Amino acid sequence: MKPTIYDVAREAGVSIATVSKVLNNNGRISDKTREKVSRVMEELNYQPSLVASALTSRRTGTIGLMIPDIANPFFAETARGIEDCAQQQGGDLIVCSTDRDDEKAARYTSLLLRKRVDGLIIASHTGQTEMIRRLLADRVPLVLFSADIRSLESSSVTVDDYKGGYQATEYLLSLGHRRLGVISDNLPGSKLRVEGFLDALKDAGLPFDNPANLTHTSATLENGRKAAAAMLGQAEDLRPTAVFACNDLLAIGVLKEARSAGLSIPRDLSVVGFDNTMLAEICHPTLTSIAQPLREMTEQAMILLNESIDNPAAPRRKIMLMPELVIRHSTGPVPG
Amino acid sequence: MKPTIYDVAREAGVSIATVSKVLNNNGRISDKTREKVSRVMEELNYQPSLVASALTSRRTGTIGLMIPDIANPFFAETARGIEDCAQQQGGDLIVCSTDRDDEKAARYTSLLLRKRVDGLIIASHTGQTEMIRRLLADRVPLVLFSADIRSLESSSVTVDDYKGGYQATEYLLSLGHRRLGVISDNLPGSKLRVEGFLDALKDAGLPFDNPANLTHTSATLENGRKAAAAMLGQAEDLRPTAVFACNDLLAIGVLKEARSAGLSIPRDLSVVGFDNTMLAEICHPTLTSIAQPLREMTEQAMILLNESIDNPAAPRRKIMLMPELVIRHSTGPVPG
DNA sequence: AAAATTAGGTTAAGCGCTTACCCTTTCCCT
DNA sequence: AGGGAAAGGGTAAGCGCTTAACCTAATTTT
Repeated sequence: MKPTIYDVAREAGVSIATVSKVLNNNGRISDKTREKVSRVMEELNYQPSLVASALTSRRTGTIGLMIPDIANPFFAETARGIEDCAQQQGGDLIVCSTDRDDEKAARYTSLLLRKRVDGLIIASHTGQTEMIRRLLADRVPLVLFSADIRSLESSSVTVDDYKGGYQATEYLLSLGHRRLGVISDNLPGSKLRVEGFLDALKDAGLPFDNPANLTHTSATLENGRKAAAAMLGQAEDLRPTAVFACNDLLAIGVLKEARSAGLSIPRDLSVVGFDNTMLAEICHPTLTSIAQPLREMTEQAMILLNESIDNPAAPRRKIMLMPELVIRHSTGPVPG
Repeated sequence: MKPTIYDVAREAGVSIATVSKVLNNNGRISDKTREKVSRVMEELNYQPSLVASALTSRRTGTIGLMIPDIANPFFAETARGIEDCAQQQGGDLIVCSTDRDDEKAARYTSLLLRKRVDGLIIASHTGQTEMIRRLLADRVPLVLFSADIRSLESSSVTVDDYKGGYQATEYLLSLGHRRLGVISDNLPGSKLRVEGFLDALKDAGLPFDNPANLTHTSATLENGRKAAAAMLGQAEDLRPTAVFACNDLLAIGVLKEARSAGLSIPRDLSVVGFDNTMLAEICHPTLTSIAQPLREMTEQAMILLNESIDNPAAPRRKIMLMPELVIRHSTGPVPG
């Protein structure tokens, strides 16, 4: 059997309280005793049970991360950021891929609560508003990530999606484009991104009068292709010369479709993505994209989460960071 | 406070043992009592503490996954596979990105052991042979994933790396290529992949006489570019017409470098990757790659791990699955 | 030199479950 | 009708820690 605190205590000739104190480095212990106990711990290769300690201290040191899919690079990068923060404070991370399935999300949430995780980070929640409301009512430490729910008094860390959409569009307009297309996915932030897109056009005095140039779909390469195929299949004077996609995967789908339609990028078509995942560097041409300051976001999320953990009754805060346009090779001046 | 099993018992007018029994659906309980208790649990919104239950039952229901980096698509996809298996059996997953840093790996391992995870899956360990040996000696349930340590009697699930390298090379030879390059990364399996590469050449009666065409580096896009730059910078009659890279990221680096050197792919240069991650579909041209049957591998890993968890003294098993060549658009007949 | 601190521990009561074992009833057989 | 088995549930002892409260001896204070 694994040695327990009792074994250490007996071997060192002290009480378990003393052992506990050297373990947690609190209480008053003489150097002599401390060393003695430490030595015994070494000798026995003692690994204190964090589950026992969690039972008494009410801290598990693990946090739960709910995301749509860890295999999606944006969320993988998010997870990495959170993991690093957690690790820095001696904790760890349980990853839960919900596939944007409410039932699965509910099952995972329940599991995490029963495991008594210290807190939850919920990235790109989708339709679990009611569940999240209940969690908040129960004072569960939690922060929404990358997508807020305005109606809820929840902590959250987001990028200014509206601004991102606006920025992307402004940039395309500055390149001379006048007929723009936009492809939205069904993640919460995208609605705002599209609003930013539309407002940028409006502010430039341009009408958005071709509904075929606005597509709503879910974030896969294939859907990006399909959406692009539909837009690019229009008559020459209708089809967009630039497309803003609400995430990189969709944008890359557009790249692919455009190429197989014989278009050259960025000569014939400009494309802007969103998220600035590693994929933007992988594809060809490399993708101009709106970056979320992911590292900063995960750090802030962890800070907010810690606040709630330390004081579940503390007021929740919302943090919104600025997106940044990263220009690569998928955008250029309007043709002709 | 959260309700405990005592609250439920009191409210239902039974003993905590009875509550525990309906919770775990064992023991003999009349339908009437069971329903009564269940109703009370509902009313109180009772969430049984898995940490308390873990303390007595010695099962946490969580497993630890050690990988170099969750932000790397191959490992993200691996994690997703394992997560699904865990979830299916009602458990979950703690993800640990080690950055291939031995000390970090050691810290994480210790943390996982103290958290009393049920078992470990170690993907692409790097240089922690001694640590793993100790874990095995301690009967820690564990399976090595994607890279085995032959000298250790450990369970493992791998792809036949040698075969994969051989297959990739055979294919390139069949396209008429005679001057081949190979770029290896420093993950454990790659050594075997290179061996397969060299043996395929040997078996075809071709010498591998230009050491400049074998590069050893770590797996990043940039390193792929650099390696390619060096190889392609050679005199026309020396430089390879086809390159086998030991992972997709390196391969894509080659693609990029070749393009900026003015080469057209696959007309002037063929490239084969390894792992068949989603990146192979993202890049352009799409990448021919050796696929690891990831889904099957994660399932097998979970089966082996469960075996060890159920019986830590059970003999460990090694499973090796076959890789598969997935042909896309980065490979073609030898030029000229 | 007596009183008050302080240093260095110990005691013991939980934390919220599981489970072996025991105790009543009730049922069934012969 | 009497005895054994089965059904239904309770008792209590842990699991391996943390921590408030307490105790004793040594040190300081005045």
